[in-house]
Amino acid sequence: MPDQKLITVALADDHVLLRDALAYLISSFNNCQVLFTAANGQEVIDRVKGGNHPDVIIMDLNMPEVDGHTTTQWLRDNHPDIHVMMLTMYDSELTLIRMLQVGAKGFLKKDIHPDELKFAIQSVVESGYYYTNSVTGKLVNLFRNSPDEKIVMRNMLTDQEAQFLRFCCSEMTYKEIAVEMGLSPRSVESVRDELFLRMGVKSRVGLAMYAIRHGLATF
Amino acid sequence: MPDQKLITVALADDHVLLRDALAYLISSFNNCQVLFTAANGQEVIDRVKGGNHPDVIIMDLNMPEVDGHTTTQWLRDNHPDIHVMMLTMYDSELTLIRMLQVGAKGFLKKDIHPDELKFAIQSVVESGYYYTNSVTGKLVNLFRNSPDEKIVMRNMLTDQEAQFLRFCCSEMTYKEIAVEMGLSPRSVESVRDELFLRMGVKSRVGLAMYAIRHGLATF
DNA sequence: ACCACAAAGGGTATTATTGGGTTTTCAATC
DNA sequence: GATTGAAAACCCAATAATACCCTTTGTGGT
Repeated sequence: MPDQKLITVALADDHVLLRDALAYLISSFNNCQVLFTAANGQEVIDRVKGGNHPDVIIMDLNMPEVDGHTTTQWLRDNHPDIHVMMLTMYDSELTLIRMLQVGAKGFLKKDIHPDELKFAIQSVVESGYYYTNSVTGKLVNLFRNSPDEKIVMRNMLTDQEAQFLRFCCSEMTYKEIAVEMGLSPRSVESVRDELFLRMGVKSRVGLAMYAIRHGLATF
Repeated sequence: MPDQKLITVALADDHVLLRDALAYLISSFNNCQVLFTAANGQEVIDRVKGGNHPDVIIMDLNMPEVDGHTTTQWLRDNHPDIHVMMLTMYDSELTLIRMLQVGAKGFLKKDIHPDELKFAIQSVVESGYYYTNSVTGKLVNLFRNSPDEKIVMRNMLTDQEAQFLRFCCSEMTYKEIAVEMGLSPRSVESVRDELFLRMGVKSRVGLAMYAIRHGLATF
């Protein structure tokens, strides 16, 4: 089969070495071409605005300046025909749901085999999505284990909660966080208590670590 | 110049995709051959014990099970002829000094260009070390800025302090940490106060973030 | 033996964090 | 209009964490 349609791919990751190594790997796939690479979300947005229009963008979740979550949201709103695949270290339910909400079409854990990467790129172009059994399994479990839908909600974060978790990774006191969030100190503590319950932790350090582990805060 | 001596390289990183992409990249260098790859420090140690003896090991600092620091220490004590190059996200003075102490022969920030990787591998085999200007600059600055040697010490961690910083990333109280470390609660607070000063932070969350940022704790 | 110095431990006061029970507000729904 | 539920806010009490000043202990150097 000579000359199938060439798939154009863009890469976004803040580490040049890994980005270039990945680009080199992807270029070796016979049906893929790397259109551009970027160090953060802002660069992606600028490139796309400038007319570069890849079929697929493979994007790290943790990036400086503008992170993968925000960038994916922007792409969904402005260029929904570009397929975004998230590259993540951890594939927790929380990360999964947050990325699905902003329109990610696929997930790649950083510990997959290169062959799977090739298949994933093809799959997302042909069928519009790519979810591993592991991802599907997690989603299925979410619903299977919940007679009511509250268990599902347990794995979602409001924007407020996500913002609070980012503040938890700073040295601000809860009072200062309250000012920053426009809430009373006591309300902030309510948000905190709710998260203690849902995340199964009992201290602020626990919340901070949770945020780091799930890519909610840059560190 | 046909057929210079082939350099054997080993790779250790817990993310298969990045590890394999790097291996593929390194294999493309005409004078390098990838001997084996490993997902963590224990695998490296097992492989070397089993007779695999690469010229160079490129190793991530953050790995599960046995981390890059410990593995480098073991290699220095048991196979000092194997050159270890650390692959790090952050190149703080602290990380630098800790790795020098256990015998790392070179540092690679994850945002270097692939060409520099090739040069680094050759350099560490030929001259026994590879330090970028950035690394050398940091070390020079350490000494230049210090009339006495206390400023240098400020950038070093005792094993006790490193251990304490790891505990800071858990949900243990200081009392519990004290028991675990075999110190009185008050002594633990002294260790903490000392680190507050040196690291320029003022809360436990600040210490935890510091530990994460510098690869002292796995998360 | 003496000194210098750093680690370990101590006392006390203040602030931050955590836990539990309670109330208000407001929008959605019936 | 009444009811329900969730988010926001409040109070109080207890524990954990932070700040400051100080003493003991041990170690290495002279």
